Amino acid sequence: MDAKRELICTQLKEHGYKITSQRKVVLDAMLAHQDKHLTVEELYQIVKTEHPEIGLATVYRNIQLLNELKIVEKLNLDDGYIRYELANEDEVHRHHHLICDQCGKVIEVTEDLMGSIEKSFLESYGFLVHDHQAKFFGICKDCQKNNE
Amino acid sequence: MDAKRELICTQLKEHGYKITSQRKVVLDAMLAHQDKHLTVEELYQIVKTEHPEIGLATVYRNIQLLNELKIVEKLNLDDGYIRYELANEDEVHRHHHLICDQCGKVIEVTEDLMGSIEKSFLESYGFLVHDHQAKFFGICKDCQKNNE
DNA sequence: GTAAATGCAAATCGTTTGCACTTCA
DNA sequence: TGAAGTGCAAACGATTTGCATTTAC
Repeated sequence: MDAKRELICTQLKEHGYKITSQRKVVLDAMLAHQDKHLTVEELYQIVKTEHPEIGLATVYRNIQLLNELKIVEKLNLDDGYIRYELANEDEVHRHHHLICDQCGKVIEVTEDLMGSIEKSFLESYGFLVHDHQAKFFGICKDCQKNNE
Repeated sequence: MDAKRELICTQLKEHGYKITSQRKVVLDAMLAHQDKHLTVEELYQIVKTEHPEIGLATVYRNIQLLNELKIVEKLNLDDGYIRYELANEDEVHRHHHLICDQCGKVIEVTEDLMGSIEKSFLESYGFLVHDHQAKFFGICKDCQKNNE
């Protein structure tokens, strides 16, 4: 986790960006909530506890910067908010999300199961896939149980 | 196409909605642009040629109604607009989109290739998938050619 | 006749931007 | 020191809403 932090700071410096205290706090909040899909407002609330004078615009600017450098990824759950989550450098492609229609829970799927599909797109359409984003809607295990 | 129109009107009536001229014009515009992914603003421009006094709010209200009845589907290309396209009643699941990073072209993929993936989610996570949405980013055939 | 739908304008709300001030390098 | 970054408030822009009027059934 700390190594990751250092790595990202190096990455920022290499691109000519300064390491400000605000930038560090935003990054730390993302590192501390790896499993979450934070809206900017949520991120702002978290960050404010550590750095109360930070402005919302700064949070926006920094999360967008981290997104441009592919350190975080955008996620759209169609609820009117853009969400962000820490990118996993082990993954070439971003992972999938299983979204429960009943309780709204979001389950991460880290395996990339799209390989054969993407290969077929190259064959059928000549389209070379670089990345994908997939959401699966349905009912999670717990809700199935609760429904009997 | 006309049969489809009648079918949808019946569907609306069954749910207790009135068939207003504005509603018909919005529906007709969607039927006439089955292959497109229209923003509400685009839809408004189309609809105004036929029905100049229509209000933007009415277009919003009607496209949302059609979406609730699963007659049209939302599509998010992450460009700040919500887009809509006519649902295909033959498909259980919505189709996929191949989005070219270079020219922005959007290719429809109507085959559902996710069956085995969704089955594996049930096995691994106990998650029962009802629907999915997938976007694949990459380079289309034409752009590959142009790049040599 | 009456509940639903419309049109318009105002409100909402997530996000962006301009600018004077501050800070990292 | 000076360019990059910040904070604030104002601006923006897509979408929603309140309300008086109109319309489908």
